[in-house]
Amino acid sequence: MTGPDNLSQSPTVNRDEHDDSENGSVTLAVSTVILALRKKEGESQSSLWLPLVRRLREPYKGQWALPGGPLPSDLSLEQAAGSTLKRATGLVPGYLEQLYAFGDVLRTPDHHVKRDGGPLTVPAADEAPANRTVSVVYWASIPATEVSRTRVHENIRWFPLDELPVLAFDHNEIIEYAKYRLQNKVEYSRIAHSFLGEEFTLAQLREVYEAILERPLDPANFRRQIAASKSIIDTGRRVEGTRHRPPRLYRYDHSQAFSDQGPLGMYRAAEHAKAEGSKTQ
Amino acid sequence: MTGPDNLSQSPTVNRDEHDDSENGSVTLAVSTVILALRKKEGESQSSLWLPLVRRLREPYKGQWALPGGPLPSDLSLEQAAGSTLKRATGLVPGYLEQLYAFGDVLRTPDHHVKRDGGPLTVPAADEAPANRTVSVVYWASIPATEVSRTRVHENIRWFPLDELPVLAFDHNEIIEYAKYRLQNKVEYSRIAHSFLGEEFTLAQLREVYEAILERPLDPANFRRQIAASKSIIDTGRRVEGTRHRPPRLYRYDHSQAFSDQGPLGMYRAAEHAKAEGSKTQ
DNA sequence: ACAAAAGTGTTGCGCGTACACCCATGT
DNA sequence: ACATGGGTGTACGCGCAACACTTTTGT
Repeated sequence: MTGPDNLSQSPTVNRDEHDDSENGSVTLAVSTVILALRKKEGESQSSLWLPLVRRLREPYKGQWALPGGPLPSDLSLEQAAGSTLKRATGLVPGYLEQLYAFGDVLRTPDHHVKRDGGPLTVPAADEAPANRTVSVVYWASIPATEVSRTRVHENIRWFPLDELPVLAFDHNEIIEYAKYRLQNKVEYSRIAHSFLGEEFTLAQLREVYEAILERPLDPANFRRQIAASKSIIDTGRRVEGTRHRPPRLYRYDHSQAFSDQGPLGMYRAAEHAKAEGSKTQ
Repeated sequence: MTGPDNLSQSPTVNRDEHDDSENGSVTLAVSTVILALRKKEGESQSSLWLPLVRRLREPYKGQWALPGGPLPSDLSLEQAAGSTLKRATGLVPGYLEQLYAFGDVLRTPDHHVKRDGGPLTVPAADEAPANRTVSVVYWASIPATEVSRTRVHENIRWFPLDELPVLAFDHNEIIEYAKYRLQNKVEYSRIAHSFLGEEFTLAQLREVYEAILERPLDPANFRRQIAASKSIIDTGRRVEGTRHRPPRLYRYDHSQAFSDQGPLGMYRAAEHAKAEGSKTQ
């Protein structure tokens, strides 16, 4: 299948990641899917919402898109995502993680306009796009306590995840993937806490799970699962003023490890331990 | 925490991913962690190996590094990873998936030289690196049937994953993360098959799992687990010439869905179904 | 007293693990 | 016949889902 003539290409073997040659017109951008829990008008159950930014330029002028921008050369990818987040919402995230790097040639606006519904095809070499963009996309969660403080801006609006308009670029698919990843992650990790404030009741935590997984959970079994994971600590205090038995208040146990946060997990875990004064591993 | 003066920065809100301004000297590269099963000299058990490329330039001249190079402007990230793979090994991968986008400012060679073992620190604004590189890293598996046909090249060498030298850049950490991701994935997905050829025995498949997970598995239970997953089909034929009961030959059932392959999973699944003539969903 | 949600107890099922045991082949 | 790995049967334990039941508050 691969003949010996491959050896004739061997000069390219040693082109490495710090070689600038042939690095055409590729732009590197960072966008963020910012997720938070909110209630829709008149509903009692929370659901996932996210802020979008209206585009003021072509292409896709006037349509909504994920907040983002080109990578500043003095920031890491994650720092850039965090700065985007701050610009778009003014809020502090509870969690931030890389989602995926999108780099299909077809993402460029030209091709999007051209193919209008037709099948996906690999572009011929001679029609290489002039304006190629690779986006590294992050996703973030916003604690419910922060959400109310969202800054208001004419060109920024929050949408329910299940009532999105048609967005610019491939942003609908990206958000769909973010939701998929979050649904997976919530089952084996402990991100759910990052959608809440410092203290919360079990019912509130369960509501986070239910909003993300889009199905009701048994309160009794949920309680035991969370207890078994040892991820929360009883503060001893309770919420009063409800018209039923007052629920306990818990807080997240930061001393417990978090599981996969990408390759930098260990560094961050170490920083956490330092900040908390308790060390793991 | 974030005052109202944030609004004064609002002009930046609408900088989007197709805005070229302020996109300094950031280079975009694609590298690939290429994994295959091999036996070490004199051992009967297989283990994970990968090919590395010797650097012919500074920085890290003479040291080993992941195969890769700058992203050609006419290729998608995945295509670039595949082309790297072909250049480095001449072989066809069984599986290819995005691992992570590495974009820390500290990855640049200058900073690596500077910090020699010291604590990680964020660089001051005035010492922004001149040569910033973001790497999108993929990982690939090579079927055992292909491995023997590896092309020989002076500056390419295969190493056992657990006997790596000190590599260029942060490539040791990247490979460690690839291994971690593979170990996770092998438990809930069906990638293991991609390390084998079209037909294989259960013992061979089990050997893949054992090499990846680095622990022995019970043959009896392994058989039932795989059978329950319905991922393989009995070809009816057997391997003869062994000095014991002849094992059945199986092949992978491509008609079954694969689970998470990143956001493009659905597209690829659709292509697969088309190629196989059987459709799911 | 009653509603409503907090919180506990109990049971059954499925799955992974451990391990005893039989099967088929080459030497 | 016997060694060797292929392949089957069985039993235990844990974790999860279902759901009945008790507790504690406000009205």
